[in-house]
Amino acid sequence: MPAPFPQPKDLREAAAMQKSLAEAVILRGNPEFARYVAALDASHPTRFSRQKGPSIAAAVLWDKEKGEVLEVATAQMDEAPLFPYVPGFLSFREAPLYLAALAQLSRPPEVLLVDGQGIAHPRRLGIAAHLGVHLDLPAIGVAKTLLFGKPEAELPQEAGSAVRLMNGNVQIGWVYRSRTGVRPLFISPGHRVGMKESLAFVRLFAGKHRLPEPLRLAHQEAGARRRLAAHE
DNA sequence: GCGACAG
DNA sequence: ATCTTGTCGC
Repeated sequence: MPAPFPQPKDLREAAAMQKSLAEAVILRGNPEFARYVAALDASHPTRFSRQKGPSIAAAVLWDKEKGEVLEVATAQMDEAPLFPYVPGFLSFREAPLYLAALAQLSRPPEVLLVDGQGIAHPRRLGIAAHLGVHLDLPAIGVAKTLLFGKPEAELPQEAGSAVRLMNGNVQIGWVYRSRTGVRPLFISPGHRVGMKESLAFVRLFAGKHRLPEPLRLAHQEAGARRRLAAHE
């Protein structure tokens, strides 16, 4: 059976766990030739809506050679017992859902694309880094907004452009314009992937939409499944 | 004390 | 994260 995902009793312990696990992160490696990619995203009910249903995670298994979806798995949990959403501690809330979704896949992925930060995090352990270390898998964080760090320069408008995301004089990720005229994505290595390689990998998915296609599908699937579950 | 704050 | 249709623009 899969290894349990340790839960902290409070934020102090959570931060200590993050600092410890961050030391295990490996910032080198290139998943360029990996074939099986799993994209992870989650959808939650909120107090601002009447949707009192469960939280849902979706794992999209993507065949990078064929450029198509192989499989879509989902997992659900009641939102109430989940760790609360606190910026900087997202993994304690969503990783258990992701692990449950990944367990549904008929084959293990070779690399993870996670909706959230890799090491671009106050304690260098965003959800992609946390999951990568936990599963000992290459992982890359793809976030839609900034959590931590400062862009080194203004990001050009052209599709494909990128500038370094810095913590002082240390690079922690990239600000990346996947398409012209869209808001940037914040890319950072999670585990067993180099800094340059993390950006190169995400660039392989450049296309019609702001998000890499596997992540876009995971986002759609999680949202659709949650609204269905809430409807019954 | 003041802002910032993944999903 | 969620609530949400049409509408403007490439």
